[in-house]
Amino acid sequence: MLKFTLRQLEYALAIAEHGSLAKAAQHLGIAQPSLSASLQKLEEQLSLQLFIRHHAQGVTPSPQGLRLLNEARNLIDHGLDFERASTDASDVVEGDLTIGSFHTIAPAYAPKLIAGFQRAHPKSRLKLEEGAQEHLIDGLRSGRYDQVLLYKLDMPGDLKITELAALEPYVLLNAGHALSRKRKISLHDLALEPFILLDVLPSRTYFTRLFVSQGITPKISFASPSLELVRGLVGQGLGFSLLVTRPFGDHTYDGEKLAIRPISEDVEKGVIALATLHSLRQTRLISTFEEFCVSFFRKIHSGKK
Amino acid sequence: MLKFTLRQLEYALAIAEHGSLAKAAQHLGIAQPSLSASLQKLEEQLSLQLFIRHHAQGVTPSPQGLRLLNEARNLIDHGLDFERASTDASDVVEGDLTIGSFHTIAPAYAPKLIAGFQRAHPKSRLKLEEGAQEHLIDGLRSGRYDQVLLYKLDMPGDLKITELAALEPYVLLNAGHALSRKRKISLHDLALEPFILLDVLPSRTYFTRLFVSQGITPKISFASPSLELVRGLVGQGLGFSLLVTRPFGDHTYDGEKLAIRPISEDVEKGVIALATLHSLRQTRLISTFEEFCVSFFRKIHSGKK
DNA sequence: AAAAATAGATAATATCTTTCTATTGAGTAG
DNA sequence: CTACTCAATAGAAAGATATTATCTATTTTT
Repeated sequence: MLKFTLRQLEYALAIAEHGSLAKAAQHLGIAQPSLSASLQKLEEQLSLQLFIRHHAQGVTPSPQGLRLLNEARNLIDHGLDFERASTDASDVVEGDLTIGSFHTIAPAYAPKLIAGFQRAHPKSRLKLEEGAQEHLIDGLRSGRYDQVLLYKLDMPGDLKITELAALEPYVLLNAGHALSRKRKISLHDLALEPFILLDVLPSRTYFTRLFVSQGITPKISFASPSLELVRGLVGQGLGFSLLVTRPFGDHTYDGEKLAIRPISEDVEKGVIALATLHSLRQTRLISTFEEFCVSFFRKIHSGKK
Repeated sequence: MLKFTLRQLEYALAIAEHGSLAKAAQHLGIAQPSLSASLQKLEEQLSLQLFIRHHAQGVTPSPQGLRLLNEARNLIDHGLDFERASTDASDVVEGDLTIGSFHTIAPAYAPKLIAGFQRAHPKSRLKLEEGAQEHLIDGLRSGRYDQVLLYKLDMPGDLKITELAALEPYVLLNAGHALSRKRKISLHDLALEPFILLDVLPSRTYFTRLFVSQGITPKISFASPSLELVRGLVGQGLGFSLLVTRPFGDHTYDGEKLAIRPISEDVEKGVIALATLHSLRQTRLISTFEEFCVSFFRKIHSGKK
């Protein structure tokens, strides 16, 4: 346990600066005896005489005192830095922010989002990590992430959710598939087709739920956690898929052409949301980022619609 | 004025370390609610949430908290350094010591003294400055010097004096001077000779006092503040001098030979002393140096006698 | 599903620190 | 020698920090 307090050091520095307890006290806005007491206590705690008393002529630092006062000045400056850092962390749009993003959301939105935010708030430093839903939520709870970007599905109660966009799920087909000639595709038309499932939580439950809501049990032929692999399999004509995220372009990694068709039924949308902990107090940076995300998705959405 | 205290930071660090208020409190030897209060207050003062509370499962630092806690650790370490520096300054034979020395004493004793002390206490750093008596005493009072080496003459009451050596004054003559054939020289024999006075305080008053004590008024032919100039003038046969300090060798800078003779009368000796301020508390380093000086001069004296 | 255990927050109270005003005392300056 | 300056002391009031006992939310065990 440290013996002295920062306040004592501040007082001692003021005394050194003014060369007099009385003047220093006036300057500090406290009474002279308070300063006298504080100094005596500090000297006792450090068992070291910091000042030489000249009766009726103020005080001057002793040689040892002079050395210590230099150190003290450093320490106080360090403390001021600390304080600055703390207010920055709370009040200013400046500082570090660590965002977690769901795998399939990250590549589609995060780059523009981050670039835009950095441009608007140059003093902020954003860090992005991808992860599975579970990982993101645990990360919030353990303090790894300030905020996470995910699909609003099965949200635990301790998360504070801000909805950003409601995306229509769509049917993904090989461009040559018979159904691709239709403008819209009914889920009932897909009931007997082989379904290539994007197998990550919570997408998996979401897509199966879409079928279940129509009383259909789909025929799952493949299941992969990789979006690009799913697209590749569809591209090879091995079946159709249901997806929400829309990567730019309609070709697979291996060059096959794909067809994207809306679902004719009115189904539950895929809601992208920004989540924080309810129990975590918002800082200025956090709420600024949240507002930024909201307007960012509003713009994109209206443009895409 | 800084908003937080070092204690609060120490507490926060302990909480982070243990991941639990209860454990940290136990470790710190305080009650758990005290810690809870301390942390809440700190968070309020920094207006920033440092920890995420997990019911029944302790706490983890928030992302912002983590950043601040790192800074806090630095600050506390800095504080520990400071504390170490302060105890070193008071309790250990280590640290800086600034010594003032009277002009004519410095070159004769200081080099050996300093070298010997450094050898005995390698962690100490001695600094030496030369100066006139007045300068030295002012220097003590203003905190410029920890201790000064001077002649004990007209000592003000606020100095604490430690006598180191009582040196016999001697007569300095040109080697060819008629009086140099005597083994001892009486001050009365010098009454009519031209006196070349070492004109610095307090030497000046001391030497004139020697004559006055014998009822003699000397014939001062030259007065110079430089010891070597006085020796040079004596070497040129322009008169005699009285001195206390004995530089090694009996030649002047310009090669003339000198003769050194004791005074036959029983006169007041020149007392070399180490002085500090009464009002300045002794540190370990200071008293160690004092003891070292005492034994150093005792050795030299017995050897020279 | 109910009971026990864990862990932080709150309330009421006690103690220790800090600060205040008023006064004293040591030392300097005219 | 008297008046002035400035630090130290004494005692009272306010503020900060501690304590114990109790409460609430959540997890773990049975």
